[in-house]
Amino acid sequence: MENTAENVRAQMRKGVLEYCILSILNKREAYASAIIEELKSVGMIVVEGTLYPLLIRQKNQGLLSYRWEESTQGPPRKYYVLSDKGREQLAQMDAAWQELVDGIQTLKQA
Amino acid sequence: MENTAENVRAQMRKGVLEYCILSILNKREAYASAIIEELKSVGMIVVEGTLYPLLIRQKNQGLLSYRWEESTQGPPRKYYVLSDKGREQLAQMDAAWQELVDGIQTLKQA
DNA sequence: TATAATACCTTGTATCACAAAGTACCTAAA
DNA sequence: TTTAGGTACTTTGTGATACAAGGTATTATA
Repeated sequence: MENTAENVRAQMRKGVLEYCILSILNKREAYASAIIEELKSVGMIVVEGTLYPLLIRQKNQGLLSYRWEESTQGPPRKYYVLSDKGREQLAQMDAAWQELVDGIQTLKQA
Repeated sequence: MENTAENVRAQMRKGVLEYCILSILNKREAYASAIIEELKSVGMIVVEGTLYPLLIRQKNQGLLSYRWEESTQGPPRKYYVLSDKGREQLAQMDAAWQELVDGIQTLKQA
């Protein structure tokens, strides 16, 4: 599982979702349902069965950690937090995303 | 195999490549190797084994047609041409792409 | 003590893209 | 004329992403 700039760009084609998760958690810690709500609010439909495995994957890669927190309205929540490694990954993905956007814009001109 | 605006956006998450192919063929007809070269020129590495099945898929969906053309430098080439249906699909994908770009920008603010 | 709501998790499936290998055509050199 | 090399198109097997659907567990309320 490499992590070159080229690999990041390859990952970008699939897995825009992974980029979105890191971007959300870069602003504030959050639990799964809140993440889904925020994604929906910008037009990205995501379901639980997609998000949970993704969060677990990112946690196993050391990009995230989590802590349990009691809720006043139901069962405890798993709040995810971006790690230093996650912030590095996010920086790489920011660059890759910008390159993709620029690349497509270039394609459409000419 | 539906084709709602929502479905287009879902497709966008994977399959940015499909969007790129239609965008290239919207400018001019082209054969596979030329398409690969143009994609490489904007930083998107694509290999034959990815592109050929994709072109066949799009042709089977009626988005493209092709014609054979003799080459002075080797075997004949399959030149792909965007169909009316392909142009419609491209217009939908243009909108979906813009929404995705806007959505991510919104995510990163706030 | 049921019931509903919230939250987390798992399994099976379809699709995308890649790696690797194969087929076919054309040209030029031996 | 046969061989080698380049160009172009195709197929097969694999890994990863996301979805659909269903399941488990906790909490509050009727």
